[in-house]
This record gives sequence, structure tokens and C-alpha cells, in this order.
Amino acid sequence: MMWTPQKMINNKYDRIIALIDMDCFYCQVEEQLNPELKGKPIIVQPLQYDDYGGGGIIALNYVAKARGVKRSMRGDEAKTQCPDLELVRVPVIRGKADLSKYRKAGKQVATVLQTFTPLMARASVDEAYLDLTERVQTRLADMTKGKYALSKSDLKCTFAVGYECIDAYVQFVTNKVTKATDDAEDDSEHLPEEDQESFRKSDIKLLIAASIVNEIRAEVKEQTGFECSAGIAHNKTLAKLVCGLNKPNKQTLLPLKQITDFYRTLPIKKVQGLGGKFGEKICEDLNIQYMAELLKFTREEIQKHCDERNSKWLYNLARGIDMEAVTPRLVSKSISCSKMFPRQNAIADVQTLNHWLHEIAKDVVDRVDEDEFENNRRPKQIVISFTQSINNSDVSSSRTVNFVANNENKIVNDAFEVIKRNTTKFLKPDDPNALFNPIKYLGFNVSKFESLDSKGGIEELFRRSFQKKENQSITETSNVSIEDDSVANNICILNENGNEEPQNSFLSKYNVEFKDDDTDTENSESDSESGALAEATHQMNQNLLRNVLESPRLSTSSTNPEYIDYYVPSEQPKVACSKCGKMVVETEMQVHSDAHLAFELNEKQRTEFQNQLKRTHAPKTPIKKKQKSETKILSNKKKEKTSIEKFLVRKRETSPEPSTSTAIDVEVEKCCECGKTIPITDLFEHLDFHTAKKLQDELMKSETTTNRMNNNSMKKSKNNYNNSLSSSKNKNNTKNKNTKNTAVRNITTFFQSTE
DNA sequence: CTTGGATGGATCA
DNA sequence: TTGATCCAT
Repeated sequence: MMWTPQKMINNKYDRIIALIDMDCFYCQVEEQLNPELKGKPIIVQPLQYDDYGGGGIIALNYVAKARGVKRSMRGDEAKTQCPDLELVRVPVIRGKADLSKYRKAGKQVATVLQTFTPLMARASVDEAYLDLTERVQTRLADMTKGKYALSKSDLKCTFAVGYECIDAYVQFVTNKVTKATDDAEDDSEHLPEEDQESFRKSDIKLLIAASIVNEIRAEVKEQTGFECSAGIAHNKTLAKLVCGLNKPNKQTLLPLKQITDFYRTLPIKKVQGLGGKFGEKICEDLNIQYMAELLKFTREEIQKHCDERNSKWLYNLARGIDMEAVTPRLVSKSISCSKMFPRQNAIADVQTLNHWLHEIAKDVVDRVDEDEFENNRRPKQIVISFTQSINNSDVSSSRTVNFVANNENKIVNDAFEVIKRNTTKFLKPDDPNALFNPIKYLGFNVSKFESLDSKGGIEELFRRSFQKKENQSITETSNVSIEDDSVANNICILNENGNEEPQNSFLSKYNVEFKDDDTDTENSESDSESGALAEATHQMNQNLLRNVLESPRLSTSSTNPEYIDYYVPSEQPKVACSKCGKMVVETEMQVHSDAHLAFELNEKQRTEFQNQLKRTHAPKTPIKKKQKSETKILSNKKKEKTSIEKFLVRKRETSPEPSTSTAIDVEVEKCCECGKTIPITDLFEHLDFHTAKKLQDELMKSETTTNRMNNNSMKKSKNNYNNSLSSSKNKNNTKNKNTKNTAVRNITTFFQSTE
């Protein structure tokens, strides 16, 4: 029963996660490649035009959608529905669909996204999760200090679940903030203390995140020409859920307090991971259909129908909690090439089998080769998969083989051997050319990549931080790490319709456990919001980087700065991280170190580093790269090393002056607003007060300029305006009633920057 | 028969 | 670790 509760708790609502999803990505790619298509209704189809009904549709743009074309239509039907529809076919190479241009475009996008945070995980060719927690915190701190203000245009194209327009939501947040300063009453007060701050800051953080995501989407558009939509919430699952609510080229955030309402009409199947058999089973077993209905069940009841892990996950998710971390991953962990041979296309003879093995193997060779140039790695393993039709039913098999050389014939031979060896009856006895059972699917999957640049050292570490990989400990343990009781008692706020269970029993227990277990987290306790801490963290990261560069083995600080390190299993052997001193399970140390590295690099450094990699790796002539690979890698290694050295040196030079004491040691801080000395633990609260004041000031100041802006939402609420501009600038000290009215009146320019 | 194929990730025994 | 299976885009 050893957890670090405080860390876990903070991760329930503290994180800000965005899911970026490209709008009808394949269509956008095709439009970019063939600009004549722009503005026209188009669909993208997988194969030749000889398919049933004119072929399927894998993507359609919004023009086509507006014309009534549906994804479920066949090509013919779509063409009938929309006669001037443009049919774009994905190219076919070696008899199979060639998706390389979409992969390439997706990689471009990911490269841009990655510059905003190291905590980016590609979820598919056109989707990526971003953990924006740090960026949001930084901006919130800036805002609080008056260095930054949201303007209306920052929230362009933004929607908030449960609100008609974003202005309505902003108004709500405004009222809440101003109210909180004057009024002791707070709708988060019945939460456990640990959650209250997170809860109160949720709305403003989501808004800030929306402004950041707008910037991200604008950058993606500028750098790649592609448009995307986004979902913004406190965890991946929710971000994903709301992403599709407003499309295209829009973004949707999910306020914490809207989750229950949102769940009421949300079919369970829509949740990622519940769209298949498992979700169906849950729905049937519990006889429910919507997410909100999950709330009725205890964890034990849920667990009757699934394993512990899933029951916890479901139980938490029903309460808006999903602890899965955004695991940084920039490149895929495997590459697969496959082809189906449905029905009469099933492979029935050895010659045909051989032919297709070669075709697909060529694909493998090309992809692996390309990957080697891009990522300087090579797979160690290849899995050969095939499906036979035996007695009219499909039987799938796969076998693993060492990947010793990226060679077409070698791959084919291995595959042929594998198929022969693992087929009880390979050939028909009377016909040595005919397969006994037809083959309906062939596939290769290479994985277990090995970095080609030698050999440990800082280079390797850097590379890993870019290429890698997974952070399994975070992903896996985060789910099981939520203690049942803590969850059960911390979610009452989501049950805004009452009926929540009493929570008192838990609190004491929680506190006890917290204290018992809180051996090494004292310094970072409850400060994760603080701008000062953020600075301290940054400073510490600088120091950490220096440590890595100068004496990697040296153990220094004993703080654990990263909010992603929120879980420490107790029973496995642990060792101290050489960077942060935190005790980490031995087998997870590499991952832990990677996380440090990912965090330590700022965007510029990362892009610079990547560009250098690209430069040194980019072949002069993209064609015929095969036989050069060996020698080229060697020469590159040298170049690259110097590049890295340069990079590191520069990094050192541009590092901020080392501060001998990090802000973590500071107990008090001078308020930048009023000059008062405030205990650091109270600083944020204190600054909140100033924020509210400022907002009020802005409100008044921009009142007149507001009238220039004339949008629908303003027109709508125009009648609510009044002319009480009489208050002085210090009116922030006035009563609730007054501030509320002001906020209502002037909501659209509330966040206007003053500069 | 028919949103099916290609692809990638994750889980579990 | 491997092989089968599930899930998602």
C-alpha cells in the first residue's frame, strides 16, 4: 500500500491534455498535392475502381460531406449523390495501397507539434496527444503577474462543452474568479483539500490551454498547410472524446463541471477502448448504455464483469478521471507491411505465394531502409503473419524471426520457411504447386529497434529521448495506482446532483497514508501550481542538464520535480536516480532518465538537434540509398558527434546563470504586485487576488473599446449591458454584486490585453 | 457480400 | 518472450 498520494491526486485534474486531430487528413493531403482539388468535393478511395459498388471511401472532405456524401457509401452511390465529386485513388504500388505520402505528411505535423512540448505522443498517422500542463502553468503564472492576458482572438474557433459559445463560458469563469476573492464560499470546498486548488484553477487553465492550442494549430497550418481540430481536457480520454464535437478547424474544451452532463448522453461505445467487444460486454452485463449510468455501480460491482485493472479504469472514468499519461513517443515502435487476399483472391499456389511474399518484402526493405535514415536504427526482429482459410474459417498464425539483414530474399525465405513449417498441411498431395489451404493474409512486422549510433554516452541518451519509446511504467502504473478509496471519495464533486457518498472516513485515512508514505516528496509538496516552483523546476532542469554533461554519475538534488513521476511502486527494487535522487524501480530507470531528458530540452534545442540529425542524415539523392547505408552511417556518426558536441556546448553557454539556490528552498516570496512578502505556499492564492483585481480593471478600461467589436454573441447579450461605469479602478474591492454585473456587461473583452 | 485495408499499439496467457 | 487477439484510425 505504498503510493505517493499527493502526486496521484494532483494528476487527476492538474494535467491539461490536448488531442490534435487532423481534419479529413487524407483529403487534405491530396488537396495539397493537387491544388485543383481545393474547394471541390472529393473522396479518397483505397483501391482500383473495380471494387463492388465503385469502391469504398476512406476519407471525404467537408465539401463532399456538405453535399450529402457519407462515409458508408460506395463510390457509385457517392457519385450519384454528388455528380461533380472527385474520386481520388490512393496509389497502388506492388499491388497494395501506398500510404507513404500520408505518413510523410503526418510526420511533418508531428514535427511541428513536438516543438511545443516534449510530452507529445503520436496516436496515429493523423492524431497526437500533447501534455500542455507545463505550458499552461507558465502562462497562468505570467497572467497572474500581469505579463500576459488573454484576448478574444486567442479563443477563436474554441467551444466549451455545455456552453452555447465560448463567451458564455468565459463569462462563467469570470464570475467565478471574481467571486472567489470576495466570497469565502467556493463550490470546490467540499472537495478534499488536495483537489481544491486544481478544481478552482481548472476553468482558467482550460481557457489558457485553448489559447495555446490555437497557437499550435496556427503553427501547424503555417508550417504544413494542414488544418486540424482539437480536444482539450484534463486527460487523454476526455480530450479525445470532445475533439470531434466541433469540426473542422475548431477546438473544443471540456469544463470539469460539465462532465456529468456530457456523460448523460454519451454512449459508452464512444469512449476510446470501449468501442469493441469489451465495451459491449460492459453495457450488456450492467444493462446500461450511457457513461453517466456507470456512476451507479461500485467498483466491486463493476469488477464482477471484468478484471481489476479495467474495473478501476471504468470506475475512475465514470468520474472524469483517467490517469494515463502522455507518453512521449516521436517515432513508431514497429513497422508493418501487409496485404489481404480476400475470398477468391486467396493465395492458392506456391508461385503466387512467392510472388506476394516478394512484393511485401520489398515494401519492408524500403520502409526499413527509410526508417534507418530517418531514425538511425534498425529492427532486430521480424514477425511473419499469415491467415489461412481452413474449413471455411480463418486461422491466423504468426512467428517471430531474428531480423539479421534488410534483404528481400532473406525475408522471403524466412517467411516461406515459417509458413511451411507452421502449416500442418502445406501442399496438396496431388499437386505440388497448390497450397492445401488458401492464404488470405500476409504480413510482416519489424520491431525491437536497435540504435545504430554507439555506445551509450550522452549521444545515446539524447537520441533515446527523441526516438523512444515507451514509458511503460507511467502508463501502466498510473491506472492501478489510484487507490480505490481515494477515488471514491474524491469524485463527489462530479456528482453535482447530490447523492454522493460521504467522504469523511476517507480523509483521515488519506492523510494518514499520505504522511506515512511521504518520505521523499516534502519539497515538492503542493507546489506544483506555483510559478515560483515552475521557475525552480526550470532552473533545476538547467542544473540537471549540466550535471548530465559534466558528471553524469553525480547525484545531486533530492527533489523530484516532474509531475509525471507520480508513482513509485513499493515492492520492486529501487535505485536512486542520478539526476533527481528519486527512488526508481530499477527496470524503469531508463525510462525515467528519458523523461528527464525530454523535459530538460526546450523547444529550440530539440528542433535544433533534430535539424542537425536531419542534415547529417539526409541523403543527397534520396534514391539508391541502400548500399550506402553502412558506410554512410559510419561517416555520419562522426559528423553527428561533433554536431552534438556543438549543441551541448551552446546549450551550456546559453544556460541561464546558475543559481546556487533554487526557489524550492525559498519559503517566502515577495509579491510582484503589492510587494508584500507571502509564504510561497500561499503565493498563488495571493496572486489570484491580484488577478481578479486586474480583470476588473480591464473590464472597466476596455468598456468603451468594446463597442467597436461587434459579433453575434455580443449582440445577443447586448440587452444585458448597463451603463454603470462609475466605479473607480479600485472597484475590485467592491461587493460581489457589483463585480458580477460588470462581468456580465463586458464579457467579450474581458481578457483583452492592456499593454 | 461489403466501410475493408493497411497499419500500429496494447494486452494476456 | 511469444503468439493470439483486440482495438483504433
